[in-house]
Amino acid sequence: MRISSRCEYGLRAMIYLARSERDEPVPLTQIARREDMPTAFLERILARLREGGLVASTRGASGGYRLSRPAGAISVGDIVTAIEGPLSLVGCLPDEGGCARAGSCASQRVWRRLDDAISGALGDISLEELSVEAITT
Amino acid sequence: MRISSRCEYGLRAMIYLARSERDEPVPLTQIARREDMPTAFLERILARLREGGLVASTRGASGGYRLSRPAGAISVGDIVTAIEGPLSLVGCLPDEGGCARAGSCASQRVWRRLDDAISGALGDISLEELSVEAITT
DNA sequence: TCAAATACCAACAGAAAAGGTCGGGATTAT
DNA sequence: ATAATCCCGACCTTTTCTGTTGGTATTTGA
Repeated sequence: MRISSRCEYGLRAMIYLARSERDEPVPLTQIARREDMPTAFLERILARLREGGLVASTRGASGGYRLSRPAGAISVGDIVTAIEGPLSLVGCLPDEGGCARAGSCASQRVWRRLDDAISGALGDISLEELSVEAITT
Repeated sequence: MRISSRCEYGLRAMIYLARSERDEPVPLTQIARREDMPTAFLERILARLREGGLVASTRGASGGYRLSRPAGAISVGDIVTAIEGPLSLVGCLPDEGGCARAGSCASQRVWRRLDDAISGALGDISLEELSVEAITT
Protein backbone atom coordinates (compact mmCIF):
# COMPACT_ATOMS: atom_id res chain seq x y z
CA MET A 1 0.00 0.00 0.00
CA ARG A 2 1.87 2.98 -1.28
CA ILE A 3 0.95 6.58 -1.82
CA SER A 4 0.92 7.29 -5.55
CA SER A 5 3.22 9.92 -6.98
CA ARG A 6 0.14 11.69 -8.21
CA CYS A 7 -0.87 12.18 -4.64
CA GLU A 8 2.54 13.12 -3.41
CA TYR A 9 3.00 15.65 -6.20
CA GLY A 10 -0.46 17.03 -5.70
CA LEU A 11 0.03 17.58 -2.02
CA ARG A 12 3.38 19.25 -2.55
CA ALA A 13 1.88 21.50 -5.19
CA MET A 14 -0.92 22.49 -2.83
CA ILE A 15 1.56 23.28 -0.10
CA TYR A 16 3.49 25.38 -2.56
CA LEU A 17 0.36 27.29 -3.50
CA ALA A 18 -0.53 27.81 0.13
CA ARG A 19 2.85 29.35 0.74
CA SER A 20 2.55 31.61 -2.29
CA GLU A 21 -0.59 33.33 -1.19
CA ARG A 22 -0.14 36.68 -2.75
CA ASP A 23 -2.79 37.74 -5.14
CA GLU A 24 -1.20 36.75 -8.40
CA PRO A 25 -1.86 33.26 -9.62
CA VAL A 26 1.14 30.93 -9.78
CA PRO A 27 1.97 29.42 -13.18
CA LEU A 28 2.27 25.68 -13.54
CA THR A 29 5.81 25.85 -14.83
CA GLN A 30 6.96 27.63 -11.71
CA ILE A 31 5.54 25.00 -9.39
CA ALA A 32 6.99 22.22 -11.49
CA ARG A 33 10.42 23.81 -11.61
CA ARG A 34 10.64 24.71 -7.95
CA GLU A 35 9.27 21.43 -6.72
CA ASP A 36 11.10 19.38 -9.33
CA MET A 37 8.12 17.56 -10.77
CA PRO A 38 7.33 16.64 -14.39
CA THR A 39 5.39 19.54 -15.88
CA ALA A 40 2.88 17.77 -18.09
CA PHE A 41 2.07 15.27 -15.40
CA LEU A 42 1.54 17.95 -12.81
CA GLU A 43 -0.79 19.70 -15.19
CA ARG A 44 -3.09 16.73 -15.16
CA ILE A 45 -2.99 16.55 -11.42
CA LEU A 46 -3.91 20.21 -11.15
CA ALA A 47 -6.81 19.51 -13.51
CA ARG A 48 -8.19 17.09 -10.95
CA LEU A 49 -7.70 19.54 -8.16
CA ARG A 50 -9.56 22.12 -10.19
CA GLU A 51 -12.42 19.72 -10.92
CA GLY A 52 -12.50 19.02 -7.21
CA GLY A 53 -12.91 22.70 -6.56
CA LEU A 54 -9.70 23.10 -4.60
CA VAL A 55 -7.83 25.37 -6.97
CA ALA A 56 -8.96 28.00 -9.44
CA SER A 57 -7.10 28.77 -12.60
CA THR A 58 -6.73 31.86 -14.77
CA ARG A 59 -5.83 31.43 -18.39
CA GLY A 60 -3.70 33.59 -20.58
CA ALA A 61 -0.48 35.43 -19.94
CA SER A 62 0.31 36.00 -16.27
CA GLY A 63 -2.34 33.42 -15.45
CA GLY A 64 -1.85 30.40 -13.24
CA TYR A 65 -3.32 28.63 -10.28
CA ARG A 66 -4.36 29.68 -6.81
CA LEU A 67 -6.20 28.07 -3.95
CA SER A 68 -9.93 28.49 -4.30
CA ARG A 69 -10.42 28.82 -0.57
CA PRO A 70 -8.20 29.60 2.42
CA ALA A 71 -5.65 26.93 3.27
CA GLY A 72 -7.26 26.50 6.65
CA ALA A 73 -10.43 25.29 4.99
CA ILE A 74 -8.73 22.58 2.93
CA SER A 75 -7.84 19.27 4.51
CA VAL A 76 -5.37 16.73 3.25
CA GLY A 77 -8.34 14.42 2.87
CA ASP A 78 -9.90 16.87 0.44
CA ILE A 79 -6.74 16.84 -1.61
CA VAL A 80 -6.31 13.10 -1.68
CA THR A 81 -9.96 12.59 -2.54
CA ALA A 82 -9.82 15.08 -5.38
CA ILE A 83 -6.80 13.34 -6.83
CA GLU A 84 -7.52 9.68 -6.17
CA GLY A 85 -11.28 9.55 -5.99
CA PRO A 86 -13.19 8.33 -2.97
CA LEU A 87 -11.00 7.07 -0.16
CA SER A 88 -13.02 3.93 0.38
CA LEU A 89 -10.90 0.79 0.38
CA VAL A 90 -13.32 -1.81 -0.90
CA GLY A 91 -16.18 -1.89 -3.32
CA CYS A 92 -18.36 -4.12 -1.20
CA LEU A 93 -19.40 -1.64 1.43
CA PRO A 94 -23.15 -1.05 1.66
CA ASP A 95 -23.04 2.34 -0.04
CA GLU A 96 -21.99 0.76 -3.29
CA GLY A 97 -24.40 -2.10 -3.67
CA GLY A 98 -22.62 -4.50 -1.36
CA CYS A 99 -21.56 -8.05 -2.12
CA ALA A 100 -23.33 -11.38 -1.86
CA ARG A 101 -22.17 -12.30 1.61
CA ALA A 102 -22.60 -8.87 3.16
CA GLY A 103 -24.01 -9.06 6.65
CA SER A 104 -22.18 -12.24 7.58
CA CYS A 105 -18.94 -10.78 6.29
CA ALA A 106 -16.39 -10.19 8.99
CA SER A 107 -13.76 -8.61 6.81
CA GLN A 108 -16.13 -5.87 5.81
CA ARG A 109 -15.95 -4.67 9.36
CA VAL A 110 -12.17 -4.45 9.15
CA TRP A 111 -12.13 -2.33 6.06
CA ARG A 112 -14.79 -0.10 7.45
CA ARG A 113 -12.70 0.56 10.52
CA LEU A 114 -9.68 1.19 8.40
CA ASP A 115 -11.62 3.57 6.21
CA ASP A 116 -12.62 5.51 9.27
CA ALA A 117 -9.09 5.64 10.59
CA ILE A 118 -7.79 6.95 7.30
CA SER A 119 -10.52 9.52 6.81
CA GLY A 120 -10.02 10.63 10.38
CA ALA A 121 -6.30 11.06 10.04
CA LEU A 122 -6.47 12.86 6.71
CA GLY A 123 -9.44 14.99 7.63
CA ASP A 124 -7.68 16.29 10.69
CA ILE A 125 -4.74 17.86 8.94
CA SER A 126 -5.31 21.16 7.20
CA LEU A 127 -3.22 22.56 4.43
CA GLU A 128 -2.57 25.61 6.53
CA GLU A 129 -0.99 23.52 9.23
CA LEU A 130 1.33 21.99 6.69
CA SER A 131 2.36 25.19 5.00
CA VAL A 132 3.24 26.73 8.33
CA GLU A 133 5.33 23.74 9.27
CA ALA A 134 7.09 23.95 5.96
CA ILE A 135 8.18 27.49 6.67
CA THR A 136 9.27 27.19 10.26
CA THR A 137 11.06 23.88 10.01
CA MET B 1 -6.54 3.44 -2.65
CA ARG B 2 -8.13 0.05 -2.76
CA ILE B 3 -7.55 -3.13 -0.86
CA SER B 4 -6.12 -5.76 -3.21
CA SER B 5 -7.97 -9.03 -3.76
CA ARG B 6 -4.90 -10.76 -2.46
CA CYS B 7 -5.45 -9.08 0.84
CA GLU B 8 -9.16 -9.63 0.88
CA TYR B 9 -8.75 -13.33 0.03
CA GLY B 10 -5.98 -13.76 2.55
CA LEU B 11 -7.99 -12.25 5.35
CA ARG B 12 -11.03 -14.35 4.53
CA ALA B 13 -8.89 -17.47 4.41
CA MET B 14 -7.43 -16.66 7.80
CA ILE B 15 -10.89 -16.14 9.26
CA TYR B 16 -11.90 -19.46 7.80
CA LEU B 17 -8.93 -21.15 9.41
CA ALA B 18 -9.65 -19.50 12.73
CA ARG B 19 -13.15 -20.86 12.65
CA SER B 20 -11.95 -24.36 11.73
CA GLU B 21 -9.78 -24.80 14.75
CA ARG B 22 -9.98 -28.52 15.25
CA ASP B 23 -6.75 -30.33 15.15
CA GLU B 24 -6.74 -31.50 11.56
CA PRO B 25 -5.24 -29.17 9.02
CA VAL B 26 -7.59 -27.72 6.44
CA PRO B 27 -6.78 -28.41 2.78
CA LEU B 28 -6.41 -25.54 0.38
CA THR B 29 -9.14 -26.86 -1.90
CA GLN B 30 -11.67 -26.75 0.88
CA ILE B 31 -10.97 -23.13 1.74
CA ALA B 32 -11.09 -22.15 -1.90
CA ARG B 33 -14.36 -23.98 -2.50
CA ARG B 34 -16.14 -22.76 0.58
CA GLU B 35 -14.98 -19.20 0.25
CA ASP B 36 -15.30 -19.17 -3.51
CA MET B 37 -11.78 -18.06 -4.34
CA PRO B 38 -9.47 -19.16 -7.19
CA THR B 39 -7.49 -22.12 -5.90
CA ALA B 40 -4.10 -21.54 -7.47
CA PHE B 41 -4.14 -17.90 -6.55
CA LEU B 42 -5.06 -18.64 -2.99
CA GLU B 43 -2.21 -21.09 -2.84
CA ARG B 44 0.25 -18.33 -3.50
CA ILE B 45 -1.33 -16.15 -0.90
CA LEU B 46 -1.07 -18.92 1.66
CA ALA B 47 2.58 -19.26 0.72
CA ARG B 48 3.13 -15.68 1.84
CA LEU B 49 1.24 -16.25 5.04
CA ARG B 50 3.42 -19.27 5.69
CA GLU B 51 6.59 -17.31 4.99
CA GLY B 52 5.27 -14.70 7.37
CA GLY B 53 4.92 -17.36 10.03
CA LEU B 54 1.17 -17.02 10.38
CA VAL B 55 0.13 -20.43 9.12
CA ALA B 56 1.78 -23.83 9.17
CA SER B 57 1.29 -26.46 6.53
CA THR B 58 1.43 -30.23 6.44
CA ARG B 59 2.10 -31.97 3.17
CA GLY B 60 0.74 -35.22 1.87
CA ALA B 61 -2.69 -36.78 2.04
CA SER B 62 -4.88 -35.36 4.77
CA GLY B 63 -2.49 -32.44 5.03
CA GLY B 64 -3.41 -28.79 4.80
CA TYR B 65 -3.03 -25.52 6.62
CA ARG B 66 -3.62 -24.35 10.15
CA LEU B 67 -2.88 -21.23 12.15
CA SER B 68 0.56 -21.31 13.62
CA ARG B 69 -0.54 -19.49 16.75
CA PRO B 70 -3.83 -18.77 18.47
CA ALA B 71 -6.15 -16.44 16.61
CA GLY B 72 -6.01 -14.03 19.53
CA ALA B 73 -2.32 -13.54 18.93
CA ILE B 74 -2.68 -12.61 15.27
CA SER B 75 -3.69 -9.11 14.25
CA VAL B 76 -5.11 -8.00 10.95
CA GLY B 77 -1.98 -5.92 10.61
CA ASP B 78 0.13 -9.07 10.78
CA ILE B 79 -1.91 -10.57 7.99
CA VAL B 80 -1.81 -7.55 5.73
CA THR B 81 1.91 -7.14 6.31
CA ALA B 82 2.60 -10.78 5.50
CA ILE B 83 0.67 -10.50 2.26
CA GLU B 84 1.53 -7.01 1.06
CA GLY B 85 4.86 -6.31 2.63
CA PRO B 86 5.53 -3.41 4.99
CA LEU B 87 2.56 -1.12 5.51
CA SER B 88 4.59 2.04 5.08
CA LEU B 89 3.07 4.40 2.55
CA VAL B 90 6.07 6.19 1.17
CA GLY B 91 9.67 5.30 0.46
CA CYS B 92 11.07 8.55 1.68
CA LEU B 93 10.66 8.05 5.41
CA PRO B 94 13.89 8.15 7.38
CA ASP B 95 14.04 4.37 7.90
CA GLU B 96 14.62 3.84 4.22
CA GLY B 97 17.29 6.31 3.34
CA GLY B 98 15.02 9.31 3.03
CA CYS B 99 14.84 11.73 0.15
CA ALA B 100 16.73 14.87 -0.74
CA ARG B 101 14.42 17.36 0.86
CA ALA B 102 13.78 15.41 4.06
CA GLY B 103 13.68 17.63 7.10
CA SER B 104 12.03 20.53 5.34
CA CYS B 105 9.43 18.23 3.85
CA ALA B 106 5.95 18.89 5.14
CA SER B 107 4.23 16.06 3.34
CA GLN B 108 6.43 13.56 5.03
CA ARG B 109 4.68 14.44 8.22
CA VAL B 110 1.31 13.68 6.69
CA TRP B 111 2.26 10.24 5.52
CA ARG B 112 3.82 9.49 8.84
CA ARG B 113 0.61 10.32 10.62
CA LEU B 114 -1.34 8.29 8.14
CA ASP B 115 1.01 5.36 8.59
CA ASP B 116 0.43 5.52 12.30
CA ALA B 117 -3.32 5.66 11.94
CA ILE B 118 -3.33 2.64 9.67
CA SER B 119 -0.98 0.58 11.79
CA GLY B 120 -3.00 1.50 14.81
CA ALA B 121 -6.29 0.50 13.29
CA LEU B 122 -5.02 -2.76 11.86
CA GLY B 123 -2.96 -3.67 14.87
CA ASP B 124 -5.94 -3.32 17.14
CA ILE B 125 -8.12 -5.93 15.52
CA SER B 126 -7.31 -9.54 16.25
CA LEU B 127 -8.26 -12.48 14.12
CA GLU B 128 -10.08 -13.96 17.05
CA GLU B 129 -12.33 -10.96 17.27
CA LEU B 130 -13.23 -11.35 13.63
CA SER B 131 -13.90 -15.04 13.71
CA VAL B 132 -16.23 -14.63 16.64
CA GLU B 133 -18.12 -11.87 14.88
CA ALA B 134 -18.42 -14.08 11.84
CA ILE B 135 -20.18 -16.76 13.86
CA THR B 136 -22.52 -14.67 15.93
CA THR B 137 -23.58 -12.25 13.23
C1' DT C 1 4.00 -51.12 -2.98
C1' DC C 2 0.95 -48.07 -5.35
C1' DA C 3 -2.60 -44.64 -5.93
C1' DA C 4 -4.71 -40.66 -4.27
C1' DA C 5 -4.42 -36.44 -1.87
C1' DT C 6 -2.07 -32.96 -0.75
C1' DA C 7 1.51 -28.97 -0.48
C1' DC C 8 5.24 -26.61 -3.17
C1' DC C 9 7.19 -24.02 -6.89
C1' DA C 10 8.64 -21.65 -11.21
C1' DA C 11 7.20 -19.76 -15.34
C1' DC C 12 3.92 -17.64 -18.09
C1' DA C 13 -0.03 -14.43 -19.61
C1' DG C 14 -3.65 -11.01 -19.95
C1' DA C 15 -5.66 -6.86 -17.88
C1' DA C 16 -5.36 -2.85 -15.48
C1' DA C 17 -3.17 0.93 -13.29
C1' DA C 18 0.69 4.02 -12.63
C1' DG C 19 3.47 7.36 -14.39
C1' DG C 20 4.38 10.15 -17.97
C1' DT C 21 4.78 12.43 -22.84
C1' DC C 22 3.16 14.92 -27.02
C1' DG C 23 0.90 18.01 -29.94
C1' DG C 24 -2.24 21.15 -30.71
C1' DG C 25 -6.06 24.38 -29.42
C1' DA C 26 -8.11 28.30 -26.61
C1' DT C 27 -7.51 32.45 -23.90
C1' DT C 28 -5.57 36.66 -22.30
C1' DA C 29 -2.13 40.48 -20.88
C1' DT C 30 0.89 43.49 -22.98
C1' DA D 1 0.26 40.24 -32.92
C1' DT D 2 2.83 37.68 -29.77
C1' DA D 3 4.09 35.39 -25.93
C1' DA D 4 2.54 33.23 -21.89
C1' DT D 5 -0.45 30.46 -20.13
C1' DC D 6 -4.20 26.98 -19.28
C1' DC D 7 -6.87 23.04 -21.50
C1' DC D 8 -7.43 18.56 -23.39
C1' DG D 9 -7.33 14.21 -25.88
C1' DA D 10 -4.41 10.65 -27.46
C1' DC D 11 -0.65 7.97 -26.85
C1' DC D 12 3.21 5.34 -24.68
C1' DT D 13 6.02 2.44 -21.33
C1' DT D 14 6.56 0.06 -17.16
C1' DT D 15 4.87 -2.09 -13.25
C1' DT D 16 1.51 -4.39 -10.58
C1' DC D 17 -2.47 -7.24 -10.13
C1' DT D 18 -4.85 -11.35 -10.86
C1' DG D 19 -4.56 -15.17 -12.09
C1' DT D 20 -3.23 -20.04 -14.82
C1' DT D 21 -0.41 -24.07 -16.11
C1' DG D 22 2.33 -27.81 -15.50
C1' DG D 23 5.19 -30.29 -13.01
C1' DT D 24 7.54 -31.99 -8.47
C1' DA D 25 7.78 -33.62 -3.70
C1' DT D 26 5.56 -35.70 0.28
C1' DT D 27 2.40 -38.38 2.94
C1' DT D 28 -1.48 -41.44 3.94
C1' DG D 29 -3.94 -45.45 3.53
C1' DA D 30 -5.48 -49.56 1.08
